[in-house]
Amino acid sequence: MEFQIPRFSYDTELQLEKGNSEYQISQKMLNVSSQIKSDILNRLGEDIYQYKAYPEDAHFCIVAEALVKRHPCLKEPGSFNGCYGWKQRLKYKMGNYRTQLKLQGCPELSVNSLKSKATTDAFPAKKVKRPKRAEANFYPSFPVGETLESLEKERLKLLSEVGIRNNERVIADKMARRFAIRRQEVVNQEPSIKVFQDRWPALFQQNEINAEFQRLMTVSLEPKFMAQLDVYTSQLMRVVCAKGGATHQKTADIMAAFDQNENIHLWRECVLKTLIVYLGEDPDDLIKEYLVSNMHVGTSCQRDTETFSDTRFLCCNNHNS
DNA sequence: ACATTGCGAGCATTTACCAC
DNA sequence: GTGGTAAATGCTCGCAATGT
Repeated sequence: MEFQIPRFSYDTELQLEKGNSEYQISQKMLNVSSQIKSDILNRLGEDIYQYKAYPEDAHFCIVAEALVKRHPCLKEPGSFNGCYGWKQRLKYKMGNYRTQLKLQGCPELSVNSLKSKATTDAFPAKKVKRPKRAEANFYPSFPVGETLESLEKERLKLLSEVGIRNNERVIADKMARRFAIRRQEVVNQEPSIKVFQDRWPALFQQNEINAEFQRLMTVSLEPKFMAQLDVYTSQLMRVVCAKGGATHQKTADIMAAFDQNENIHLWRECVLKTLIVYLGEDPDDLIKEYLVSNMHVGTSCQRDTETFSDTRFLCCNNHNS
């Protein structure tokens, strides 16, 4: 992975260009004025923030390495990799930049200020709220013109929309508009699924689970999951089959039931079930299986035209996460 | 405006211990 | 010896305050 170094201000670029050509001739490092340093750190800090508010050490390394690669005159001959100093500066810069943004009311940062934390959690490194892996829209701001009160009012209205027939479109629109308040609720209060289900029943419909995942991760949940499952099927089966004892017998039974079938849905179900058995869990706890006679019409992977089962993932109601 | 420090949380790794 | 778990340890992290 390589970080794209942005263009700096005109005068910085001029000096860097000059420094680079001198470096090529004499390997001489550019004497970096505080103005240039400031410009470089500012631009890089902003660009890093586009990816992450809380980058890891390795991320700073990647950026620092890209910087000295792009501008060799910034190389630090004293350090083991030529850019350790830049990595440290970027770390400081990012910390100070977060403070700055927080003071300007950036929600995803002010949520971690000591004042915003509960008194029992008022320590800098305690319960820092930051995106989990691949969460792109972890703590969005409210839509322009909306407040906590207005969105809460809308949430209550949404409750009455859920029971109405053929109302998916309306619900989808409203759920999308209330994404920010829902996220803040999840992050701030960490509610149990039961509580959250009571407050946001529409979210637990299949299409809304997919939509929410798309909003949060910018990835299509089901297609992506199924595609990856297909990619790893043979490897997974090898691992599962290698296990002995009672698990072997159970997984062999599941395999036998589907062995003759070419329906891709059944295959996927089979793989997931054997995997769950392999991990020592009960497949019935996660997967509900049912026969449907008229589903997936027109999907490319349908092979069996009579009856086929589909595997649906259901959120367990009584688990906290 | 950048750099440093202090503090305690929390994660990962190592070590110690126990039951089988 | 193996597998599992608990305790100990070392290290990194982030905010806030402070230094330069």
